[in-house]
Amino acid sequence: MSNTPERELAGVFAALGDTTRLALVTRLLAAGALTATALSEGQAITRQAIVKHLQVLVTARLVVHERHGKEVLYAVDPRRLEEARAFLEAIAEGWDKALGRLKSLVEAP
Amino acid sequence: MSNTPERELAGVFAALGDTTRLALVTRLLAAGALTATALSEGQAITRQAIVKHLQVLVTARLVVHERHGKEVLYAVDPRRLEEARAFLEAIAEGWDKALGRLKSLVEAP
DNA sequence: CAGATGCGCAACCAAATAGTTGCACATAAT
DNA sequence: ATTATGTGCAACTATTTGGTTGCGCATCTG
Repeated sequence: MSNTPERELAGVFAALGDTTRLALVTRLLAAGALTATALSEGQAITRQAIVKHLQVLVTARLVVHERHGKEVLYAVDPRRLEEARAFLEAIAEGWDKALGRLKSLVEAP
Repeated sequence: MSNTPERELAGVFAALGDTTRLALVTRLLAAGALTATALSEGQAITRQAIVKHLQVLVTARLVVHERHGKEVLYAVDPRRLEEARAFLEAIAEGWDKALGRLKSLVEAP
């Protein structure tokens, strides 16, 4: 229950489980490396809030940050995303059975 | 930013973003429909805690519950899982580009 | 050098989460 | 009818989370 892979995986999902963070990840994937200030530009929330979200993503190792002169650039590390995808892929084999059970919930064991 | 699909997707990820809930989902996928009492048996936390987690999963529509006599059975609805998988699959096309940018973060724009 | 720009830290706040305990109610089983 | 089992509801607590504001420090740019 304290198995590290499970815990880490849950961490990745938790990091993705917020609309702001999900948007940040997709934006960073599309546009490449950006600074927190650039990411907060034209956004409803503060730069500080964005920074906090980015820190959450960094802690989950979904995002990498690197200082470059005056600025700090954030970029997505796709390997964690791949892990999440692989997990869903792995448990996908039980899905058809689960779908069958959905309808036959009526016939109790 | 209030786009419902994004919000719903984040809800699915958030529901998976907890070790207890992730374990519940995998257990339910493997074993089929189970009651909250059965799920809490031999577990460290209370049945009530399990019920709360199941309610979170139900709210995210990852799990379906149906009363059957005295018991209430919970089962995974794999369609939400499939949506999450499809999302990761969809943004996966940007991953190789992102991987390239990881190393070349040194050369700032 | 002086000013503008970007970042980091800290205090603070409201709301949500994860968990507990206690008890009442409904449905089976004897 | 009585007991046992499974569920539901409520109150309460501690921690986390998402967000704010304010300010100081570092780093470019004119």
